[in-house]
Amino acid sequence: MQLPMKITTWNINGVKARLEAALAYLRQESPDVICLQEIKSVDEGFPAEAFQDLGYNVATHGQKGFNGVALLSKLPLEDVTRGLPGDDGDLQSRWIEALVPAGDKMLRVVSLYLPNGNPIGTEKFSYKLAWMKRLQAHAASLIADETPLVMAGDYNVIPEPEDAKRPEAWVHDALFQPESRRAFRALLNLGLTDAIRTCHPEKGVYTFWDYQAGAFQKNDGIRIDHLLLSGNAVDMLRSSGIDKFTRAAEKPSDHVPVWVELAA
DNA sequence: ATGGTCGATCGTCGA
Repeated sequence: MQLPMKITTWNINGVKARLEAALAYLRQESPDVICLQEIKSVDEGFPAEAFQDLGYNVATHGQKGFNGVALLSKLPLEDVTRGLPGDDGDLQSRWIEALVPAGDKMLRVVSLYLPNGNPIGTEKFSYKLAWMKRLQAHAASLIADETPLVMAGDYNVIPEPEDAKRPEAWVHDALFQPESRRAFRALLNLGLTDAIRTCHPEKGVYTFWDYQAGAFQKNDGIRIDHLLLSGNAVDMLRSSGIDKFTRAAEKPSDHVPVWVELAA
């Protein structure tokens, strides 16, 4: 494996609206792998060439208008799988996984976009919980496979009160419901580690700030973008971080990039 | 504060 290897996740909220911002970020930070969410594009509309020109292999799982995930990697992307197993009738594009050969090691990387689930009490919330149940089952099988796993993305879950500037404002939101938080803890209980929590246990660490009401200026944020690592991937964890500076740029996404550095 | 902001798409939904 390259020393170190950087894996980043970023909900870019529209690849067409964010193309220049994404290219600028990749030129500056040069992650080895980047997991994108909310590309809001069909596969044919994804500007793959612009990313290939920066040296990235591209794999997408898009849909028209909403959702959509992608993996970009300077190393090859092998055995690409699209769609979260467990419901053949689920047509929403929220999951892509691949194997990345990194030197003498193999790594499994996932880009996931967990359903938002609002408003609670509707089929959207039950879809979120059902999706998380499927996620738990599939994560267990990936862990059992013993290939080091980095499961990254927009989880749309605020795990704990300290993951919000104003937790009281989220009490009636799907992102902070007890059922959502319990399902997230069930993932950790499989043996997955929240890399940002581990490396940055302090308060005030957020990855999303709403566009409305000057949330970023007030640091009124939440931490909902996570990198969950299997035990054998945690053994390689060197550092992690949140690139908050992108939120202050022109035409920002409401989410910022979150990353881990791994080394053999 | 009874709005407020974005993106995809072109009236309105999703976040």
